[in-house]
Amino acid sequence: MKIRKEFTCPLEIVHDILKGKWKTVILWQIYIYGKVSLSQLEKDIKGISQKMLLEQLNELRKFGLVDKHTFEGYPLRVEYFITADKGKRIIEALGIMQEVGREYLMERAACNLEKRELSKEIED
Amino acid sequence: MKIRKEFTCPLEIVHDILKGKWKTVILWQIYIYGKVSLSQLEKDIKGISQKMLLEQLNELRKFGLVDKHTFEGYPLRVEYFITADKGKRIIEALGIMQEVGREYLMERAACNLEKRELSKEIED
DNA sequence: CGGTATCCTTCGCGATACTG
DNA sequence: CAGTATCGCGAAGGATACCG
Repeated sequence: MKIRKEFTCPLEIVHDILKGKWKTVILWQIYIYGKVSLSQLEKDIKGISQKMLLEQLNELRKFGLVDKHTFEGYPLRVEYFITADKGKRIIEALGIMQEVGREYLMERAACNLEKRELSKEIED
Repeated sequence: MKIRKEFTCPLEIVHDILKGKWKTVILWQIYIYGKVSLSQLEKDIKGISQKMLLEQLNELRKFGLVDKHTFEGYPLRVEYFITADKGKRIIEALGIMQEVGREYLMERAACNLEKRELSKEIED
């Protein structure tokens, strides 16, 4: 994961942390559950591999956006959760993105022309 | 620019649009100015090339987050601006990221230990 | 000043196999 | 169930040159 060393505004630090393909979805799914196991996240997040999931979770923990509880004994059990301070703030931003994303989908559903255009954009 | 076709939640659409290295900074800088020329953005955004700037601006326009006015005659002049609908919504989310980024920097400044740790993270 | 085209490198991430 | 290691490809993005 690469974070630029020279930046124009502080938001770039946060963006460099979140810019990968999976971190935002992972954060959002953990937020929805409150507390959630690794295997549950793997089931819910379409297309993710266990390796990517774990890798991204560790980076999110490193930056203090996510933490986990590990329970002793077998079967093994962990619970991932959003941190109260940094994590929750980011969730606010993701909430807005979620809403804007919803609107995109509504427009696609409402208008086939736009749907075709978005498809074209996705192809590009 | 690749946008995944299967997604878990709508926020992923927005994230796939913004995930590149430059779009969030570009949006924020345009927002700060209100209206701004290409050359001004190129001056302000540290490390960006004209090619990348233009490429990203065009994608942002395609998705309706940014638009531009082109003025006739010489010298050539354009003004880029955030769209009133979709663009402004995204700016809200970026505003939160900007604040969280600020806090990161404050903590770094306040505590050398954390500063060293963030540097280590940046190296990774 | 604003914009396009080409070439080349790097690193994100997917596939796969293995461990406690 | 939870977690680690390796390897290869393709897309993102940097450098550079050129046009209206």
